[in-house]
Amino acid sequence: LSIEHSILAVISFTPATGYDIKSEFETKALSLFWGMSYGSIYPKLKNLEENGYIYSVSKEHGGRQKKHYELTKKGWIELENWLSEAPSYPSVKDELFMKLAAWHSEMEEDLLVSHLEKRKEESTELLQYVRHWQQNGTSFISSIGMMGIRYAEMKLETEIRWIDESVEQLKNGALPPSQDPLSMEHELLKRRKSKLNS
Amino acid sequence: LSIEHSILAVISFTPATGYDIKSEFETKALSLFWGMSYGSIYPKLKNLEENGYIYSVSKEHGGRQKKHYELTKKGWIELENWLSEAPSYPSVKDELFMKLAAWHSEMEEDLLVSHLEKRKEESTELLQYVRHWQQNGTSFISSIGMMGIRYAEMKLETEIRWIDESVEQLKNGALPPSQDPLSMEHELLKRRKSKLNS
DNA sequence: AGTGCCATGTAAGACGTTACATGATTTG
DNA sequence: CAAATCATGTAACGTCTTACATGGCACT
Repeated sequence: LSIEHSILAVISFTPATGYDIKSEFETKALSLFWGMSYGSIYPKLKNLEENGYIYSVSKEHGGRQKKHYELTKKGWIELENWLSEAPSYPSVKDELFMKLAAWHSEMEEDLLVSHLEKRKEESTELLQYVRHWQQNGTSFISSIGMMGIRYAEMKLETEIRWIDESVEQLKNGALPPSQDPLSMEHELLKRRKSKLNS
Repeated sequence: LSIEHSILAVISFTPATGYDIKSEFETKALSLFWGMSYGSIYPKLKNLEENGYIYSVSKEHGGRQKKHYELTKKGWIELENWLSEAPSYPSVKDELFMKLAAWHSEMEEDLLVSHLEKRKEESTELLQYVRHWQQNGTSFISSIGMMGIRYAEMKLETEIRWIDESVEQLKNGALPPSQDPLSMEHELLKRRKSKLNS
């Protein structure tokens, strides 16, 4: 039910159309913590309206129709109940770390370095964006929201620091020690070799 | 296709049953970066076998059947191709930050503090777990894998630090300044009030 | 003898994305 | 007047989770 609540949250800032909501999750602050596509948004809006959480005000803007949605009393109450509930712990799904875990010594280390450097570039860009728009003077960010931005900033800084450390270790061959009491890496390489040579 | 690749990765460590794979994603290192349920695993295993990436060796263990899966040559090649590709940027979905973004001044700040403190507890527990099992002497973690663990550790430490800072700010009423050039929070509270009083 | 873990699998359904279809308005 | 953007929506598809169904083994 969380997607619905995120929609209610966006509408609470100001009445919005489906298009507005999408762009909020695409280019604005919220893109850092959530994503959403039209295929989700429009059906959910319909549904939320049918259940009385929101209502639509069609505005004729030129000859074209626009549906601005706004929260009903029921919608406000639902939103605030949701805000009051303890948030569930986020599940992270990051391919980079799956790949790190599965890496083995017959793989080219340079390749891994390039993965890390690409990630660094992406995170650096995001970090600049976060910093910029934290003080662009136009976006609405509440005091509490600013705390969230600050967290995004710290997280990105940490990631970049970690990448720098890791790349250096890789380049110097100064990797951290492995933990491998059963010599699994050795076995892995043996199994691999026997399959690849067949 | 990423889930399939994660399964191949787990099997690469050592031949495993569906049950083993599940537990790897539930209680082991990988739980930090990925999740998976039986409803995904068994059908995927069947599929991967049909497509020649893995094969099964049924072992009679007592009277009970067990299917250990192992990578084929095709499977090893597919796994290593996947490792060679640049990982996609992770999409984070964190309810806590959606809630932070949607918080407003008529909501109880104490409630928010309790959300933050709960998050801190959960992350502290995870951190202890990560540290413990980084040196438990039994789990297999390669040198490169250790780098991933180190990242998880740093991320959790950062989060905890951020929570401490934020809770202090909330308790001292020393919140960061908001950015609200259009007085949206004022409008929001007005719209809210008019709905709640109706 | 009972609890809990090991072990395999299926079915129904929620959930979400991609791609498609359509058309008006604004901007260069 | 072309291209980009604003704007709404659907259909098909893939993905994943929950709940169910089943049963052996190990330990206490």
